[in-house]
Amino acid sequence: MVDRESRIQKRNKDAIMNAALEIFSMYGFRGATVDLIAKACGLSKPNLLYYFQTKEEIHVQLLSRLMDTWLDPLKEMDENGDPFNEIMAYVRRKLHMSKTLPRESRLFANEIIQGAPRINHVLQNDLKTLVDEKALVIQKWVDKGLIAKVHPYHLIFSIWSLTQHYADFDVQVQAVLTDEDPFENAESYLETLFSKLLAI
Amino acid sequence: MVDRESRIQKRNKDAIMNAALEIFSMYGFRGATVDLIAKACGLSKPNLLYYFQTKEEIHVQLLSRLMDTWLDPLKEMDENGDPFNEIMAYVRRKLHMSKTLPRESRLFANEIIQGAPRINHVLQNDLKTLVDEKALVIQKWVDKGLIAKVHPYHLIFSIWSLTQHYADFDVQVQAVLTDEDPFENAESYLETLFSKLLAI
DNA sequence: TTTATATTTTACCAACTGGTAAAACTAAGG
DNA sequence: CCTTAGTTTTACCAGTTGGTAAAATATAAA
Repeated sequence: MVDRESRIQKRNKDAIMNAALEIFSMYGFRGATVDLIAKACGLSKPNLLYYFQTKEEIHVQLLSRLMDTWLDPLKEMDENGDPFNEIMAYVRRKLHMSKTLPRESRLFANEIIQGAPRINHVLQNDLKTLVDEKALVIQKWVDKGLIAKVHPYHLIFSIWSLTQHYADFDVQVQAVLTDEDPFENAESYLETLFSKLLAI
Repeated sequence: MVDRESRIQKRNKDAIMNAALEIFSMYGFRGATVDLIAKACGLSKPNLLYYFQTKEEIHVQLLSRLMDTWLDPLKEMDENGDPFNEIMAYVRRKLHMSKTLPRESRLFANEIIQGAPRINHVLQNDLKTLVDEKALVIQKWVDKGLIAKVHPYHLIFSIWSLTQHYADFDVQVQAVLTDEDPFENAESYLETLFSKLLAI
């Protein structure tokens, strides 16, 4: 055996990460307890702490894994593609993430709302760098007259808020839309919205 | 003295509510502690519990006071006004609330993200009733051809998400927009967005 | 099978949690 | 000034918290 982790280690670490995602996304860092996470994955608390030495270590690992997933959709936006298609494809990717990864969305939202004490540096470095870069791309598109004049940063904010809302505020959306599936109409609503916003 | 509360009671209850808003909006219900709230308003824990008997009672009072403030801007939307002006005025009121009451916005967001365990009934009754009513108004405007065809519920969701984002995700917005004031450009961005979306 | 290593359990701890009892203090009216 | 009601402090409690030590058990290589 090389220095890779064993089957047991992999199984348990995965189970812990999954349970931690469940609990942290539901209660936030301070509201989550190691015991709750342990119970959610069927381990005893000391057994869990054999794999991760502190509660904070679990949270940090979860968030740092998430950040890649979180930034990827924007990274894919291609300067050389068709501007409207690129932006709309980004919107769809983000909306799809809200639908398929709502816990991840809420984990992130919890962290940000509570002041991002554990990922502020990621926001100020990785995130800001990426957003600056893509805002520049959007600005170029605007300057070339390929899309309507919009504030690139606020365009990005609006994509984040409009898509993540369906995951983060799901309870509220469900309370209002008692029968219909939110995501189906959300997609066509957002398509209309961004078409009109970006049309020349 | 009648059965009204004394000066001391008023002063302390106000201070507690204010501190509780600060702490609950930062950490969520489970993450907040009575001791933190007590310290934030300069009282001892037992002294605080002389005014509010439980932690939950403070939270419930905070939220129930907030719900009125929260639903008011939508209530004001007038069926007989000019459709675009009415909607845009609602957007501005919501954006103004994000600017002036960010802690309230985050308190609400925390509660919703964590599954709204303490205000689910408000969402399903008061909120749903109000939204249904206003969605009908919007639908009438659409039917009369006064604004473009839009899904009334998703229009309302988009107003919520676009405006509350600036309060709830403030840390992220600030990390990206290091110098400019978010709210100034947000207002004109949202004005453009909704003008184009609703134009016939 | 033996042995070393990895994993799990048991028993525990100090700090913190929400909350209480009762004593001590303060303010205001008569 | 005295009384009474309102307010604050002190001392406390049982349950929970994150985390540890060490014994017990399972696994796998030799």
